Amino acid sequence: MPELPEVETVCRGLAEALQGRLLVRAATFRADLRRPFPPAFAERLQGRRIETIARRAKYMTLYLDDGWVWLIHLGMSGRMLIGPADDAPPGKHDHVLVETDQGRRVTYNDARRFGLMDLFPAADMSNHPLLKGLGPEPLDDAFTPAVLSRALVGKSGPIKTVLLDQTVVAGIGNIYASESLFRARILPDRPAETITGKQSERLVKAIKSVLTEAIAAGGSSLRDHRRPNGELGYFQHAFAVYDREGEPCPGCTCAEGVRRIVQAGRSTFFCAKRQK
DNA sequence: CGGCAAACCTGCGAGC
DNA sequence: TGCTCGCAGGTTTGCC
Repeated sequence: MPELPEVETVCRGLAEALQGRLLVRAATFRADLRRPFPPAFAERLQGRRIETIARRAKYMTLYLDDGWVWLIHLGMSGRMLIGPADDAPPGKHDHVLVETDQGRRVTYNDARRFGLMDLFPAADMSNHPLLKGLGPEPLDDAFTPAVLSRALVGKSGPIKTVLLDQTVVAGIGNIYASESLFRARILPDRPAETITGKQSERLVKAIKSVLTEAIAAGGSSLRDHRRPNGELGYFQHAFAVYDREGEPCPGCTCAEGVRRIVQAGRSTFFCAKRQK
């Protein structure tokens, strides 16, 4: 499901229900997601207080009062849903739940089970195998045109595919890669190493503005994304090209409209006239 | 090392 | 109605 804006939205929703709260109950309903839960996972969550909640790339990091971190990745279809801690049985694809000292329940539901969870000491964060290779946060001031240009040197693959590489910049997925390139007027199949300094500047600006606007809209709700309170995001209404094959592209008079191609097995949407 | 297809898993909509 | 096919917001693995 979720790219950076959706994960950020989920984080903010979770903070409301979980930050500062004691977990009076924790349970799992199967042994694994994309990979097995760490040993004694639920037992180690139960009785802990959640101090703060943060995001790194598409990962959520929940800091516990014993110095450990609960790491969550939503995969393609993961959702976190907040409800009352009643006696309702777990629904289909509900895999994890926690209940707080305020009588609220947070349920992790994930039909495709591409998500994952882990538990590790906060001190080990910078060495965590899933986190240590990640590139810069796109919304950080440290993500600059110079940093992007440097990362593209020697990369002959298409710029769209390179934007999905989490070691280049962390958090962009299939939707926002197409949207950012449209906004920066760069063709998705341009070899990354041919992107000029000027284009790199436009691209960084486009990435930051698209992600910022998407966060403000609560992310994009296509199939699976829900905010933890059940509300939908609405940035999907603002897509210029994503999933709009054949439709006229905004601010453009080309006859063809939005085109779709497949790159590295994933759909890319763009305008052949506006993007160069 | 780079690049790409396949794999992981389920659901849904389109087309017949 | 019901079946099959293709596609889905991510990441890892294995093969050239």
